[in-house]
Amino acid sequence: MIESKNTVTIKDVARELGIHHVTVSRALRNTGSVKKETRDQIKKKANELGYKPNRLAQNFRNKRSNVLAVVVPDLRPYFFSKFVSDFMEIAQEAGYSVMIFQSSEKASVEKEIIDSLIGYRVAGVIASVTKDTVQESHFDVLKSEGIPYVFFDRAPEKTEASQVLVNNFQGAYDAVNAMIKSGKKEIAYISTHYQHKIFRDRLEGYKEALKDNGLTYREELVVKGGFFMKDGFVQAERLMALEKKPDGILAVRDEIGIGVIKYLKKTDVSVPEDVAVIGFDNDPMGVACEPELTTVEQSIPLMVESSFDLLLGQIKNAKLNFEKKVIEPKIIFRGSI
Amino acid sequence: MIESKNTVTIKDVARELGIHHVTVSRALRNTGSVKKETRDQIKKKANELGYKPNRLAQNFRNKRSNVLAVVVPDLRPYFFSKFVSDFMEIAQEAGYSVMIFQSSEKASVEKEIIDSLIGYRVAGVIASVTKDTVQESHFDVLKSEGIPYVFFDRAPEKTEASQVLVNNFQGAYDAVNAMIKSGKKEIAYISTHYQHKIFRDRLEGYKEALKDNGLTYREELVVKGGFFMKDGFVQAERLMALEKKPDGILAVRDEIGIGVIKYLKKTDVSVPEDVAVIGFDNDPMGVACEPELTTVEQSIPLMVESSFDLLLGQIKNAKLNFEKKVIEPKIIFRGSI
DNA sequence: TTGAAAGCGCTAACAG
DNA sequence: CTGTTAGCGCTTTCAA
Repeated sequence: MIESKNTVTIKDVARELGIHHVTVSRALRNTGSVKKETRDQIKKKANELGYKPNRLAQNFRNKRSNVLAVVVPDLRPYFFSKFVSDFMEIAQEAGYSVMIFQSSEKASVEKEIIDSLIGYRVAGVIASVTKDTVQESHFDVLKSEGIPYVFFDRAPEKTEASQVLVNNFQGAYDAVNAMIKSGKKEIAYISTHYQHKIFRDRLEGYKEALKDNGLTYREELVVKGGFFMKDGFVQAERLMALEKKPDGILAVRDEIGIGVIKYLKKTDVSVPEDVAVIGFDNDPMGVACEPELTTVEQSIPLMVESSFDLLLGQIKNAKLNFEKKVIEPKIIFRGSI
Repeated sequence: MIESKNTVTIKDVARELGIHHVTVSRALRNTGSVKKETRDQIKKKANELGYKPNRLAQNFRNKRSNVLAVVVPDLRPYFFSKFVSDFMEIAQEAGYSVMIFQSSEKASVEKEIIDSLIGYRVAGVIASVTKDTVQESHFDVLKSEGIPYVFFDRAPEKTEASQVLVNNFQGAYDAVNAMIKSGKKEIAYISTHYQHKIFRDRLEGYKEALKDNGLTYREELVVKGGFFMKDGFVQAERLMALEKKPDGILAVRDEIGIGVIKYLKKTDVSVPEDVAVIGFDNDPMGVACEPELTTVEQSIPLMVESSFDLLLGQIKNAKLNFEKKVIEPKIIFRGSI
């Protein structure tokens, strides 16, 4: 094991100045009362010696670290990498460090992560759960340790924790509605095989929009499977093989939507004239394809801000109260409808 | 501040069993000698009481945490989010936690991050530096604290630290060569405005390939600016306004390359017949566009593995020795050439 | 305003 | 194999 070398502690600073280390501690943290003169002197000397507070000792002593943990199913999809990136930025500004964990969509891994968080006495947790996290039970340990947590985007079905969600029902409803208004009558829906509520909500929105427009729901137009572009490709193939083909397709992810467009173009179906396509997420990838993909956007900056505020409120107020914030999605019209 | 509630410590476990807490410590860590019977008893009881080791105390006592820090300029580009995601996975498996930091391409932020890392006594650091980090000096504090670090993809120009780099010269060389072999004669090069060596190396590779094929280097074919799709779009516009237009374009990032393709298609220039395009990074976005973008891939799994191995070697061996690993890139041929 | 004392939870070193 | 002692660097509490 490597040993630290030049480690300067408050005692070193104190010794140099011929004062007590407690005074140094006070001065450096701007707490208690220290004569201005002494304080300045201490800060100068600390700087001079290259003193860096030992966070390990501080956190240990304070029984709590200044680390915020972010738990996501997967860091690679645009939605999560953008969320984490933005979240980190404001957390860093507020003086927190951020630890990131990936559950890889496995509830068991998620549980392990949460358990390990206890050990780190993190200040708070922001989580988006795995596709099949229904129970909140493995988050209970956090509650019993008094560690606040907030869910974003994907929350357990039954939870009393604070959460920042998107109105997925509305997003799908609006998207389908937009296609119908532009003259489409046979709208299909492509989902992932994931069971999470956000996808079920979108399905409900889809159904409701059909109903409100006097269109009948046809089961064969609802397909699911996969998460990526290639999956959109195969699902589109399936849909276009139907006797009564769709003239509009709503995909629960932009990547899937892009796969759909790729299939349609390959088979000389024109988008959006013959078939309109809408996705979810406002992934920049959507503007790479041709035509550019119309998408349901869930404002990430807004989600980041809301979840950070909720979390910080709980950390500061020391109460783990329930608060639910719903973000309204917005359709970004591009070329595919 | 919220206070922890049910915190179970080794002393609690010891008290319950009527033994000394040091024995509990030994048993739980499988060190020293403890009678098997006692050990089993301890583990059972610890589990029963829901004991979770206080990492804060452990790390403090050990003067070192089991946290690996990853510092990247920006988490959003595919290259970095994929690297971090993969890195995290193998680090977690090896029992390390990962803290991620973004320098936002600012050397000053990078310096702050490094300084704060000292406080956390992280076990090691993996970094890809900002576009204008030339000096390694702000990493010196790590060295003096005995914290090993490894650079990946982007390293300071002069460094004695271990690093995992891509042979960018070769990547550009091969890409240009491929275009020439397919009959192109006026190859342009679009770079970012970033000054980092990796981009200069690519430029050198570009020039060398021209030379080796007996083509003359024309300064007007080398343009730079921006980092994103829209930048590729405007640079392409600039290039196609030249008297003597290019018939092949190498972009230093896939996103830029996609912007180029979008411009060309918009102006009815066919790709790859009239103009071939190649990018860098193997960003999945490249398959969203039409035609799909040919790209220079730098194997991320290989880079992750190499840098993790280098870092772990240093952590384990307690020597901060210099080692440089170069990853050879590979061209992935798709439709744009 | 400053100092002295005590202890957070854990582990290394030594003793038994 | 198990217990005792001591201390990591810091901060809170109490006393001067």
